[in-house]
Parts: sequence; C-alpha cells; structure tokens
Amino acid sequence: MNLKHSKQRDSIKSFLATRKDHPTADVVYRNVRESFPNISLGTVYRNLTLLADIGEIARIRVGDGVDHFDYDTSPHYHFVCSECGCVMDLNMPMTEHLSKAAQEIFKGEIEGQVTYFYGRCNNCLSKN
Amino acid sequence: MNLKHSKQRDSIKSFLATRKDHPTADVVYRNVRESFPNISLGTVYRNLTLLADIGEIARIRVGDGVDHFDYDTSPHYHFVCSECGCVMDLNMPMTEHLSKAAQEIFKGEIEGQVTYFYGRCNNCLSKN
DNA sequence: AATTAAAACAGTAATGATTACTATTTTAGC
DNA sequence: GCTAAAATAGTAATCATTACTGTTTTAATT
Repeated sequence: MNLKHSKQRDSIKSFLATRKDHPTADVVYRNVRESFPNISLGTVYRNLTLLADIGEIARIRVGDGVDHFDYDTSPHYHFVCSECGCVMDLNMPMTEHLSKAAQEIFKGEIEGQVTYFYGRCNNCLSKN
Repeated sequence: MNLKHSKQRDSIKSFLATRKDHPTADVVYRNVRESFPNISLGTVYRNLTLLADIGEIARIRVGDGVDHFDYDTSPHYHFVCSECGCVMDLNMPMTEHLSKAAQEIFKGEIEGQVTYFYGRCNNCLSKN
C-alpha cells in the first residue's frame, strides 16, 4: 500500500482526535468543511475507510444504521443511548472470557466479538 | 394496538418458523412470494417490523448493513461468518455479568447489551 | 526546476436497504 | 350486509454509502 500525503486526510484525522463522541461520516464532513470548504463527502468516506483499514482509527457499529468513527483504537466498550442516540466510551476493561467460551462450543474459528451496551444516558435520564 | 388478521403476516411468520439461518427481509420476500405471488416488499418489511415490535420475532443486527430476523426470541448468542456472511446460533448460555459490571461504573441506565461473535464458519474453513 | 506516474481529489451518479405514501382491498364487530 | 379500522400492493422517496470520472496533487526522478 503506497500512501501519499494529503491535507484532507490530515484534517479528518486531527478532527477525529479532538472528539470523544464517535462522530459519523457526515459530522466529520460538516466539521472538516470549515477548514476545507469544498472537500467532498466522498473524500471523507474514502479516508475514514482507509484510516480504519490501516488501523489508525476504529469503525464502530452500534445498530443505529450509521457508522461511527473513533480516534481511540484501543479496545474498549461502548454505550449507546436509545433516546438521544449518543455513543459513549465505557471505562471498563475488556475480557475475552466470552469469546473463549464461545470457541469451546463452536466448530468454526472465532476471531473476535462485538459487544456494546444500550439504555439511557445520564443526560436523558435527568431530563425526564 | 388493534391487530387484524392477515394471511400475508401468517405466511411471513410461518416461513420464519421453518428457518434457523436468520433470513433478511429480502429472503423472506422471495420465499413468501411463492405462496403470495404479488405480496409487496413493503408488506414484508411492515410485518417484520410489527412482529419484532410485539416480540413475536427478533430483529438481529450483526453489522453487515442488513437486518436479519429470527423466529426464536429466546436470548441467545449469534455468530457471523466474515467470509460467507452466514449468521448462526451459538448454543451457549447468556450471562449478565458484563451488563452488571458496566452498570456499576456507568452513571446512566443500562438496559441491555448486544453481543455477537465473528470469524469463519466451519463450512468456509473446510473449503480453503 | 521540469517530468511523470501514482494517488487523491471534487463533483456527481448509482446502489441498496428501508421507509413513506396512496388508492384499493380485507377484516371483523355490529 | 354495513362500516370503520387495518392491511395491502404498488410505487416513490429517503438516507447512508459506494462507484465513477475527469482534474489536481503528491513525491520521486531527472
């Protein structure tokens, strides 16, 4: 893979670095457009996909139909609020118990597991 | 909620009952069309959503961009093959350890968790 | 500094799953 | 049978994402 430097990619990456709320491609697009007024949405998607593929960022899927992206690639759990849709980090160590238990009873090869939690975030709870 | 009976809904439900591979809406559509040649895709979606909402079937999201549906609503884990995309049941008891641990360190309200495993199924492994 | 090929880009079109809309048909209580 | 609510078929719209295309940028090499 022969990467060439690009200002747009830099900008996308450094925007992501400022955020802990796991923005979607569209949010990235709208924000990066402030520095690059005519960056195209396709460029944002292409670079998010590329960065995720080479492991510099993480793609997060929490069943809301939209991909989220995370600058923090260290393994950690996520929480999704069913009310406001926000995606938050959980400060809890990841265990491999489940995957190991699953491997013991499964004939194929288990490479990993996806786990996320849902419910209502503190913010939404305090509103009602 | 005042449901009225419908042959189409019956047919969708009874088709799902025959399958253990968690078909998508489109697969349901193509199969039910054998009994109801001019059932519409919209009807399939509407009924799958309705049945899932009233808890008669389960909607399964495994990050492949398509919703799968399961006649078996009892809680159980799923496995997704990264190669062929098949979705299988795992015969392993569900634990609530993780959700409880998460609740202890999280200020909001955790209502549940989504967990699925990925890797390569036995079928794909034996092909290579 | 000019040349050049690969990579990246902007802009736009296409895709694919899902939802929304509308006029017609079916269901089920009276 | 009458009627209102629910459901349907068929079609159009939506929305996230990917694909395509002609132009621009990068970076290595003269």
